[in-house]
Order: sequence, then structure tokens, then C-alpha cells
Amino acid sequence: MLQLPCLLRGVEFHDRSAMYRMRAAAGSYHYTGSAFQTRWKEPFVYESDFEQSVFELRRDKLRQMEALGQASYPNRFAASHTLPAIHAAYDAATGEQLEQERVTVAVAGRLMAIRAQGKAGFAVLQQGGARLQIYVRLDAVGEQGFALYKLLDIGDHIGVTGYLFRTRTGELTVHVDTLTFLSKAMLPLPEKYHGLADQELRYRQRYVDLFMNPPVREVFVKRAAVLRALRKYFDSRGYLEVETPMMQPIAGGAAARPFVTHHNTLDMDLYLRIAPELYLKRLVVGGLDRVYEINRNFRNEGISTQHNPEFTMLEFYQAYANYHDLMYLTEELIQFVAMEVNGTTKTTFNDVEIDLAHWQRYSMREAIIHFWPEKAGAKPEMPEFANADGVRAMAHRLRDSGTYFAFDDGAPAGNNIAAIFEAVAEDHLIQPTIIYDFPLSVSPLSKQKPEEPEWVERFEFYIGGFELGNAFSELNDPVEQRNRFAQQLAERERGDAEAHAMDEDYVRALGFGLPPTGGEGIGIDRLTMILTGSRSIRDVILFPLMRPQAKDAEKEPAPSA
RNA sequence: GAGCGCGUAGCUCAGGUGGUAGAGCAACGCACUUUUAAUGCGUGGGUCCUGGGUUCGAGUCCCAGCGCGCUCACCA
Repeated sequence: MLQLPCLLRGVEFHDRSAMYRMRAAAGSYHYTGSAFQTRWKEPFVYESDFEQSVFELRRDKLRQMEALGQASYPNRFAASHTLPAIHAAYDAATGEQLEQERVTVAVAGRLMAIRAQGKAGFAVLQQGGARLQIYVRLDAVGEQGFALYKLLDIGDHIGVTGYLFRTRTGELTVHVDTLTFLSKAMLPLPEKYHGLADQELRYRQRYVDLFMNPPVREVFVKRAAVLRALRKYFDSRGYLEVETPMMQPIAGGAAARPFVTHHNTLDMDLYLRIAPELYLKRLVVGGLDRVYEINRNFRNEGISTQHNPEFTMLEFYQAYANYHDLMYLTEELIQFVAMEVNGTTKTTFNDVEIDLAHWQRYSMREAIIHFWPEKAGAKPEMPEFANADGVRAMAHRLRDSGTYFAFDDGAPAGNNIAAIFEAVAEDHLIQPTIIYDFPLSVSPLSKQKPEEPEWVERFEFYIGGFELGNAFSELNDPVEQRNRFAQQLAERERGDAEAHAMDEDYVRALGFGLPPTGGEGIGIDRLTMILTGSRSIRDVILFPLMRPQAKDAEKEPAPSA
């Protein structure tokens, strides 16, 4: 990691301290101001004297190992089995069977425990998410092998050959013949019993979290299974996986604030995409009738247990389909993914069992009526939703009952209906629920309902109390689309920073004819949360965004009291 | 952005009403050839998040700040 030239990702710094600060901000080390100058000359950046002394002791052990004929950083080990394969094949074998067969194996892994016992000792290897005990004794590995064993530390990678047996307590164990040193842990591992528990350290040092806390590994194995299942579903139904721009001149396709970046040669600002939607629909215009994309979106907004500034979304579009088709598809897709990933449609989230095989459907208006809180008085009735006065009245009833929500009297009635829905219904939508028919004013890209032009053919689905997906019959009338964008611009003028921007090229694409199309986006991080029972989005993102951890020299001087 | 909670050794944590910092694991040394949170004896290890204040004296009390977590708001 340490690079002496004043270069960082192609940026040349004339002021070295500026480079240090930027590197610190990038998280590659802790900038410690003046103390840094001396530490820079060390072979490693230490966080404490303790760490430095451990590091130096272990460098000395490496030298001793070299004296024993071991390479300090060898480049391969030919294992005969992974540890999961050993368990799969021999967990059922008895001690007698192992004694007769005398199965010899070569396995490698990270040492997670060492129990030395004079001229013998046990150790535990971890690899591939599994653990296996090894037994090393002087009369089996010889003087040199045993000397090496004594130089090992918890965290080191080693390879061993030997035969399988069961110990007195019945544990499957490798009786080691030869010991090969593979790589040293120069830093001490966290405490072996409690592991790494500090939530901040776990997110910041995921590399440690992953090998110290096995359930973390499981979550990310399942996340990969989710992606695999989604691709399997769409690939087998004739959808083409595509990749569309993440750097866009106009950030469109969603109501959100974008990140801005800059291209030097073209000297132009670009936005990191907030959604791939408009590009995917251009592809449907181009004749790619069924497309999907799974990748990152970026939204320059708050961070919470359900929001990370970059998150992964699946979006798919299907020509000749409408939102009803997508409702059925959604129910089938979520069940399919659950079965592929967990082998069951049941999952537990926030201590509640959720059955992904049973879905409910409400229109947004029905949901508001159904979940209307008792303390807010009379339930709204359908006609009240039809005009601004009715909506204002129900908003006041709700407000007066003490439910806070963002009512904006100047905004279109539809915006307030959507706000009321979120305030009264969202928390109740624990079991899989589809909410359909959204107000036109919050849906600039959806097709209107033929018989109710103030409402659109759009649905969202909720599981665990939050939104996982959003779908609609796509608006394909270029003239109407241009009007919608114009209305959004007016909203933007009014101060709505998330109102949609005008995208003339997209309107032009519609001018060439978009077939009737259904499209949907599903939050993969949130889906993974549901399927793994993870309460925070940070638990399903390997490296969630964290504030850079700058130490004292980086901080603003505190004002004196 | 607001409220609440947390921040002490590499890690996990103790430190009533202020009196000068502790344990376990990890590390180092010694003993131990079927242990498994191995065991026994010994040693070293601290900017008590940062800055300021009160006080004879602050890990502890007060103020400000930083970081993280949770809840709320915005958002998917």
C-alpha cells in the first residue's frame, strides 16, 4: 500500500501533506500529522506501539522460519481438498473406518486457534467457511517441523499433509506429517471468543469481520446466490442482460439528488446515475423487447439502516406487458429467489416470520383506508381522494391525531396522498404486499389509468415494513412525456430538488415508438436483507460508506469553551 | 438535519457518590505428546475519543467537538 512518489490514483501532488490528507480521506491509512513523518519511514503504518512490537517479533519469526528452510512468502500450496469437501466426505466416517482407510489429505487454511501441549499440540484451520482441527506431534513431523509449529501464530496461513483420524473426543482431525508455512499474520487477531464485536470496526475492517464472524460470510454467500437466482430467472425467460451508462449527462429515472463528477477531456460535468430506467427503455425502443440490468445506483441523500449512497438495483423491462403482468411476475420471482437461496419461502425478519409465498394487494387508496389509525377519526372514503379539499381534510385529521408527515399544501394533491400513504400504511406492510395505483403527480414516467387520468398504472411492493420494488406500465406517449417533464420542471422551480429533469433525447426516443411496456426496479440490498434477516443495509453491503476516520491532525480545532 | 446511547490495553469488557487504571483473551518466557474458550506459573503492554473548564486532584463532574450505533426526518 505504501507508495513514496507523490501520486495518488493519477493525481500529482506538489504538496505532500495534501496527498497524505487525501490518502487518509481515502481510508488507506490514518493521518496523524507530525507524528506521521517518523512513522512513514517504518516498514508499516502502526496504530500503536503494541502493534509495532508484535509486528517486529513476527518479522523475527519469519527469519527463523527461513532458517528452517521455509519460504517466508511461498506462492502456492497444492491442496487435495477444501475444508468443506473434507467435512462433506468424512463427517460421517467413524474412527475405525478412518483407521482402516488411512485417508491422506493436503489442506490449507488460516490458523484460528493453537493449543500447544509440550511436544505435541492441536491447532484449528479455517478455510472456505469451514474449520478443521489438526494434530501436530514431534515424533510425526520431526524436529524441524515441530520447530516451525512453535513459530506459528494465530492468523497465519499454513498447509499440512497427513491422515484423517478421530480424537479421543471424536473430533475429525488431521494427523500431520508435514507442515508448510504459507503466510504470516503480522498483526494480532481480535479476541478469539468474542471476536470482533465493535460494529464500526466490523464495517471499516470487513476483511477481519469476514474471517472472524462466520455468519457475515454466510450473508455474502447468500447475496451472491440472490444475484445468481435473479439472472437464472430472467435469462431463462428471454431477457437480455445489458449494461447502461453509470455516468450520465442528465440524471433521470427517479426522484433523487445525484452525485456530480467531471470529465476532464470533454470538460463536462456528469452525474452518477440515480436509475438506469431511461436508458433501458431506449433499448426497448431499439427492439430489445426484454432487458434487465443489475448494478449500482447512486443517490446523494441520507444514510440509514435502509439507505446507502450506492446501492444495487435490478431493473427489467418487458415489451407488450403491463403492470398487472408484473404483479404476477413479482410474486413468482420473489418466491423463486427465496427457494433458490434459502430452499424455503419462509424467512424471519425483525423476529417476525414472513412468508414470501403469500401476497396481499391493496390499491394505495384502499391501503390508506384499511390502515387508517383509529385515533385519526373517520376513515377516508373514496370520493375524498378525488379533490384537493378532501385530501387536505384527511391530512388535517391525521395531523391532528399526532401523526407527523410531510404535508405540503402547495404541492399537488397526489403528492400529499402519497405522503399520507407512507405515514399510515408503510409500517404495517410486513408480509409481502403489493400497493397499486399511484397518483399521477408522483409518477412522471408511468402510464395513466384510462378511466382515472389522475392515477397511474404503477405499483410498489413492500416486505418487512419497507419498499423493495417499484413497477409500472411505462408511459410511451412522447407528447404526454414531454408535458410530464415540464410539470416536473415546475415542481423543481417550486423548490423540489428531487423533481425530474427534462430529457429531450428520451422524449425523442419515445418519438420513434416505445411498444406498450412494463418495467420494474427491485432493491437487491433490501431483498438480501429480507432473505438473510439482516436489519441494516450495512450488513449486506461489503464496504458500506463510512465517514473517513481522520485522526487528531485532521480534525477542526475545537473552539474553547 | 434532530433526539437517545456508546467511545478505557491489539480484541472483549470492569472501573458506586472525584484520590492518580484493572480482568480475560491475544503477546512474551517456562512446563506439559488426544486438546478444544486447553491448563498452571511468571512478564510486558494505556494520549481512559479530542479540546477546554471546575477542582489541591478528573477515566469519573461541566461545556464544546469528533466517530459509531439506534430512532425520527428525506429517500429506494
